Amino acid sequence: MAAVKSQAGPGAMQSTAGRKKGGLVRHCVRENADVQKHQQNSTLQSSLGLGEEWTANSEQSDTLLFLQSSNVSLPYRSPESVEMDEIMAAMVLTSLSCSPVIQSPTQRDPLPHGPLDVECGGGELSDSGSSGYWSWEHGSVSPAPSQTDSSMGQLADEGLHMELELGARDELETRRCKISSRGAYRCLWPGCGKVLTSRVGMKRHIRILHLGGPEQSHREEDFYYTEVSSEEEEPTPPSPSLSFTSGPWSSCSSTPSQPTSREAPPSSSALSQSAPSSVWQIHTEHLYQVTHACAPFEVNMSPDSASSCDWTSAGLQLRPQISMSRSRSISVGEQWLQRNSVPSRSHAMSASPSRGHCSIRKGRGEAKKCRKVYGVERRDQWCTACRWKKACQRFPD
DNA sequence: TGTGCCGGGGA
DNA sequence: TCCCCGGCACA
Repeated sequence: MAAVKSQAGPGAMQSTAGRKKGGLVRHCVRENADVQKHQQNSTLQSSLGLGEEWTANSEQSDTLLFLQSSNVSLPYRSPESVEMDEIMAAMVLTSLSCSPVIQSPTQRDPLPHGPLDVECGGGELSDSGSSGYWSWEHGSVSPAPSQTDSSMGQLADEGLHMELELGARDELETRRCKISSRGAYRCLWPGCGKVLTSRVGMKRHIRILHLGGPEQSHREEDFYYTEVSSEEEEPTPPSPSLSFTSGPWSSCSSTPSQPTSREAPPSSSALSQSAPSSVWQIHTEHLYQVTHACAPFEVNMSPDSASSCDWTSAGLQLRPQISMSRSRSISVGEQWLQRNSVPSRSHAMSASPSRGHCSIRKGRGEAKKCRKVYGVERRDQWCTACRWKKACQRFPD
């Protein structure tokens, strides 16, 4: 914590970058070494070692002193080689621009051997490995720039997450290192979108530019960047952070969408989207109302007609209306239809109540009756039934 | 509107 | 029971 503050001072940008770069390598290596140590020895000792290192780092403001102090914390490394490496790293990186983007592998090539047989876990710092620490491209960059990162990120990490399992963290860091070796990091800060090739650089960028300065590191920056790699979309350790980062932004971006569906249903689009169901509902309601309110429509209202929108009745015109007034309007319309289209029948029904209950008048046959055959003038020639206005017996159907 | 026919009513 | 007719349904 304190180390982060002291290192990230206003004038310590470049040196900090250098430290980070160099440190990232060593971080991974050392950390893996620590893992092995944990496996071999006790975890307690390792933790104590880290704590000592951080304490020392926190008290150092000079890069060299920092590196030296860092060396102290690496009992398993050859102090000379480590010192040389870090000094060189500090020099190279100090000479470089602040922007990690500029850091091209060619600049690290001068030290490119040791493709790191010393994988993150392999690690014990062989001499060749010391030069390999700076190999950025070589696959096992995992041991790469994390020395300082360890002193910074790890400081914060350990400071905040002492209780985290070391193994899990190692895995995460390893994956980060691997990713950082190939991909880029894009700042997710609203309106920024800056892309850096270094995770450390990105973190620093976020911390300084967005989080209000180095004082607010606390690994918050992890939440504000994401890897942009050509090959992977590997869910980085910050998968939670990614989800979190995507949260605010996605919430911002999705704000128009979700509310659109949630808050703006009355909009035309929402209405149109919901039109089918509404139409169906209207149909259903209309059918229900027709079924219950108007018998004449019931005959015509088949589901097919409803689905095909073959609405010829006044009810169709009432569809767009609101449901509350809809039923009422439909009933009114159908009442109107009843009044206008079925008056005679209703009148007939009411006029002859006695006949309605049992008489099923058969359809009029095609056969001519006495009336037609003989005509009204010759009524005397009709059959008795015809004369009596009964069913014709002479020309029955 | 014309026709067929049912049902009611009167003689 | 016969006859007549009002009235409705249907084309």
